Amino acid sequence: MPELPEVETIVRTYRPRLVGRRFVAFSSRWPKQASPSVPRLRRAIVGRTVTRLDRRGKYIVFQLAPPGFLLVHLRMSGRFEWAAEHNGEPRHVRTIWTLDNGNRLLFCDARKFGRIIYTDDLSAVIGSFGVEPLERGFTSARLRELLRGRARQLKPLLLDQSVIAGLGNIYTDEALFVAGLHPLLRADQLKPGQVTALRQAIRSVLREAIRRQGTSFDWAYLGGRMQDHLRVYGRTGEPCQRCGSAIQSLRVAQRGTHICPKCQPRGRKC
DNA sequence: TGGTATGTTCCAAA
DNA sequence: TTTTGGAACATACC
Repeated sequence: MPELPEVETIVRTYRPRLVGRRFVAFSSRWPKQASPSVPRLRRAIVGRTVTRLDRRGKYIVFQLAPPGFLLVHLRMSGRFEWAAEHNGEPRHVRTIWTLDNGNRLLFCDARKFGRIIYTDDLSAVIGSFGVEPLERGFTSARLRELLRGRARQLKPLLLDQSVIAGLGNIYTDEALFVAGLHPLLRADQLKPGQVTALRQAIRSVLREAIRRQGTSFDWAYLGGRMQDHLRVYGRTGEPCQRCGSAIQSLRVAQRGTHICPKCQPRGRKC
């Protein structure tokens, strides 16, 4: 589920019900997800109060008082749920936080790839992250700097969290389509106008996805409506909304990739 | 049955 | 040093 728009949606949804609450218990059914160990994480957070809930890249960041940070990364299939007294338990519950008002926050994760981290030093975990694409600092000049001297293929560069924090496979494909750029272009060969178009495309695609509360993806994430508005991702063989050509799929950096072959030429131009 | 999957990380090789 | 490809993590779905 989780790219920047989905994580942002989750943070906005859960913030009012978590900020101001104190953790009174923590338990895990899949200890490998917790770092450091489950007992150390429990000692670190129980008795502490959530003062802020924020997003950095694809991480959900709980700021605690006394000072400390609880970070959750959903990876492929993680999601939050509230425990309900009736209705039985959701599937794939891996971790449970009990709050001082009696509510229980569940971390469900079918594939067990998600990560839960306690740290005193936030920068130790996310210090190497790149620019937040929706913040002021993400200017065309900044993007030009990030691409300069990089012989790398454009798509894997955009997926690299140390370059730009928060883009994943869906929105990278969408942004490249909107910008009219082929995913295999060499990053340092974009012309200034193309860099500007790419920066604009990334921001508009992410903003639209947040407005639609993210992309629902079968059993892993529900609630968003962006899946009905994707331009290329998952639309192999369907007509391009701009030119009518059939959307093609290819592999780039071991990731499924979707393009309009006419609107995203490999050569120059478009 | 086999191929695919919204993510990250480690390793080897070019 | 930079970049790329492959495997691993573990499970569900079609």
